[in-house]
Amino acid sequence: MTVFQEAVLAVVRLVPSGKVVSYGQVAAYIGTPRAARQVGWAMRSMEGAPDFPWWRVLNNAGKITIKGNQFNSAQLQKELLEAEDVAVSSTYELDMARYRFRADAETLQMLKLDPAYIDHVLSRYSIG
DNA sequence: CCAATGACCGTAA
DNA sequence: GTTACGGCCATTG
Repeated sequence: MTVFQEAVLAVVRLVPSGKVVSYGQVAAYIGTPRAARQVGWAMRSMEGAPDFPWWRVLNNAGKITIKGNQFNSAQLQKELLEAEDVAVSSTYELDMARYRFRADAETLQMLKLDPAYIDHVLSRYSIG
């Protein structure tokens, strides 16, 4: 378990039931806003981690783009989201404006991020 | 050290 | 709405 993986784990665990985040968003909350792909990599390597709601993470367009393996699949992710009252279409898409999780300033400060950077992140994933 | 890979993102036309 | 392209950065061979 690397530092990066633990950071991903910590952020994903902040997402409450019924809410979702994008890979880029998770990367931004970690402090490496351009490392969206690594988030996907990290999750793939943590398929069995406890208390790890991996299904609440999808791409910025609100689409499930998981490749799928013996443990996880797009179909399973869809079912897990629907179990939390998140509407997912047959094409594995959902309304990000409605379901996106937004960390508040306090949460971001808890992650030990630079104040100026937090400002930037908040403006990027703010309401509206 | 260098090259390749990838559950992605943002911009541009 | 679409496709194309460059960039991103951790990990692996």
